[in-house]
Amino acid sequence: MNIGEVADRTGVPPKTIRYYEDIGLVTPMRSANGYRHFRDSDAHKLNFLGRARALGFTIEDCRTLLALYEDDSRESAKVKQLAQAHLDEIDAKIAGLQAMRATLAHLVECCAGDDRPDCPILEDLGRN
Amino acid sequence: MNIGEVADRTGVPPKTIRYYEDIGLVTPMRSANGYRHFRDSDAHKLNFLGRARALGFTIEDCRTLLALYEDDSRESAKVKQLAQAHLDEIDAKIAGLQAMRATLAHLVECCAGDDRPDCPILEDLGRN
DNA sequence: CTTGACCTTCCAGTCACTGGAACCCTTATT
DNA sequence: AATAAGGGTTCCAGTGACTGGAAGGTCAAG
Repeated sequence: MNIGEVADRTGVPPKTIRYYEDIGLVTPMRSANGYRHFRDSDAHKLNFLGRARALGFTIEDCRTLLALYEDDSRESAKVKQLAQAHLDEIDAKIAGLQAMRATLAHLVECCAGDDRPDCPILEDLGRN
Repeated sequence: MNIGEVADRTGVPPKTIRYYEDIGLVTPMRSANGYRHFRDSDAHKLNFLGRARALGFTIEDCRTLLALYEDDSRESAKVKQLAQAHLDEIDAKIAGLQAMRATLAHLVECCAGDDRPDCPILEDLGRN
């Protein structure tokens, strides 16, 4: 199939697919007219990549995961380790955002939000 | 004061301060030797910027906030609106990360993580 | 007079795409 | 046969907010 169809099937946009080819994540064949020709296995890979990216894995993680996926003699421990590390990162990110959220939510609550200039948000930001 | 001292005082790294000058967020004076010379008001601005960035505001938001901060006749409603919009974005980001986290945590739990190749994580990613 | 700690500018790289220009291929319709 | 629409191709540039590094100028201390 052509790039448009595989994009529709996998949900990965054509631009992104071309980019993935550039960086060696997929290597579709070429038709006589120069169009990329995707086999089912390519579409499957792209689907895998789309899902891994949706879980927030970096491209390099995806590369590793894909290699493990295609390695029949892999140890699941390696996959788990990668996923656990990523999970820890997500947790750290969530914690950071929740701290931000708490501070900001408090400030927003304190601000009258009317036509007067007094504003605890700006006061806090300007505090030394 | 010089860039190093203001960096120490505000916690904003020298590189970042130069970048902020590039994009017009601060405009320090120059000493005879070409060194940037920061007044207290510059340090105060950088402090403000550092705090706003730490709350996750974009640079453009920071520009707006700084303008409001220095406008004595501002309406606090504008500040509150900006902050509320940002808060909503943070909430959306947290929700997205928590969804990721839930899926990933489940997969990690299901994976034995031993020397065998069977791996529910990869199975899920490879699922159509 | 030299060492080391500052400071300067400028260029390139990060991450994972995304937009756009300029052009080619295929199919259907006039 | 010409044309228009809707694919596809390549290549270049831009995103956000820095960050690293090279090559070089300045200053105070020993």
